[in-house]
Amino acid sequence: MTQTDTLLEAPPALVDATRVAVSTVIFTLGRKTGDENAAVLLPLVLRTRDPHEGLWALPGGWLDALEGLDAAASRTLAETTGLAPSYLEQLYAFGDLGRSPSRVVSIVYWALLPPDEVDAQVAAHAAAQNAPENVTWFDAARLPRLAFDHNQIVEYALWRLRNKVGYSRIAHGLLPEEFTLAELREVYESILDRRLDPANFRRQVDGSGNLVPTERFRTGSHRPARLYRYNQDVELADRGPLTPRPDPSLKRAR
Amino acid sequence: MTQTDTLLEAPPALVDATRVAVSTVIFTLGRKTGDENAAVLLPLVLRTRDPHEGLWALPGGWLDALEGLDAAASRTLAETTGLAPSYLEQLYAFGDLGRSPSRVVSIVYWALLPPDEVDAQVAAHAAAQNAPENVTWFDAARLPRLAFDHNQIVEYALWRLRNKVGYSRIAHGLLPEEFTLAELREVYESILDRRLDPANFRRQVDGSGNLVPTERFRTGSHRPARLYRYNQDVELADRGPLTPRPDPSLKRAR
DNA sequence: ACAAAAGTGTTCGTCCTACACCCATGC
DNA sequence: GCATGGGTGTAGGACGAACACTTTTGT
Repeated sequence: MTQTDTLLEAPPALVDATRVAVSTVIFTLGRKTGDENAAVLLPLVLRTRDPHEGLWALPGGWLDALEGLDAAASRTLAETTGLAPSYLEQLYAFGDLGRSPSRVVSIVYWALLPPDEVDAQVAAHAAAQNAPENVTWFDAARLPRLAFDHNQIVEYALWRLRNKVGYSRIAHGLLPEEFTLAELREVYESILDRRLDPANFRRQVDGSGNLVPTERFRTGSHRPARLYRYNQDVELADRGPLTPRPDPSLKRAR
Repeated sequence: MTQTDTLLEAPPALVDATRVAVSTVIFTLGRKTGDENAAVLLPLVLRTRDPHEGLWALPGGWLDALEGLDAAASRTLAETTGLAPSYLEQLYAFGDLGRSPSRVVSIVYWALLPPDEVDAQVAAHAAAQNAPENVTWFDAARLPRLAFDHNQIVEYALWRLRNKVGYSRIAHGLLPEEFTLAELREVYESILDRRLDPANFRRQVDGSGNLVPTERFRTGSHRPARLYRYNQDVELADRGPLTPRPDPSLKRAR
């Protein structure tokens, strides 16, 4: 308790200077250079202030006194990147002492957004002349050194994403309303970073009752592929007793 | 934003009065009345102050400015209950607006402690005349109305426990160093609340290479059962990139 | 001897995997 | 026609569920 005694002489504002921040790791899928395989991408914000100025950091901000944690994640994500995710879930609370010059507890969320929604939202902001500044998309597997402990945070978010894709339906959070099985499979392959047998993949996903076949087909260079849509009755992920109350800021209520 | 306007007239200290608390749901196994089946138990602390005075609440306290979150969980758990868990993991950060009269963000942990350690630690405090006050053990399935949103928190912790017991080895966090397969099975049966086939259970657990058979046997009313110990090489649970650095306050480093 | 728990063996169905094969389209 | 991805069929292995059966102790 000696450390506490020392600090008790400081003004109360300093003793209580533990601030709460909210950040979000938001993933999408895309192709960086050329037509190779799709990769997991995430947006980062260039820091323009003192702690770690010039480094890239996760989008986020301070928790407002009058908003819940989920709302704070949505708000700060929108303010810094202009994005509204299709799926949002709390990841972890980081509060080690050395992670920031001042004492900051960060409630970190992770989120998903399908590539077509990314394009649409970015285009909307560009048209409205309020495009966010200093935001760049990075390949999640090839990140530079980030501010604070954000490298570790992204690693953990990727681990959760890879785990959760195996036992839930969150892959649909990275797809548009209608999609082919090949597109769905590509989501899995990008996240898990390995090839999947198309035949077995087909049986697995449409045998589990989450997919509703449509009568429309995606025509392309070869035999047209049937378009599927997501069964709205089932949740993207089972969160147990933590049933997320519907958040109007989420773009698509599936 | 009318609420904001009202509050903006208050002194800044009140606006910024978001405090960070740490609480822990710590489970053990035991028999409440008679020799029925073992049940999941957890200790609660009787509130003696204004918010929800007279109700039972999770052990916890305020985050100190000079400690990490894990350390705060260990400290507040020890201060309120005198317990040092065998397994400790962050559960979730709760920060809704209505959950407390003042604005509180609670970082909640969940923990395990084997019954023999509970007895030993309680006995040690009784002998040292520093037994914690107002602590009572409850059957997790039959809780009264708790303070704040702690009922929901316990439900979520139980859900995590039940999930995690299926794909990790955390059941060992509720067992002493050496145990029989029947005792291990009882842990699973208590948590999952259903009977398991002894024959199949045996094959599953000792086929997975986590158990080391000893040459000692537990003698009892019938044929002696071989004692096993836990293979120290494998972690209790895979936490991915969040490898918990060894916490000296954890009682047993397995 | 008998009851009861410890421990083994066997069968059956389900699911995953690998891979052969047919189908439909653009060129 | 032929290349290519869409889509179906099928055999083999792994694994869990169910349950009969043997072993070993206390009473």
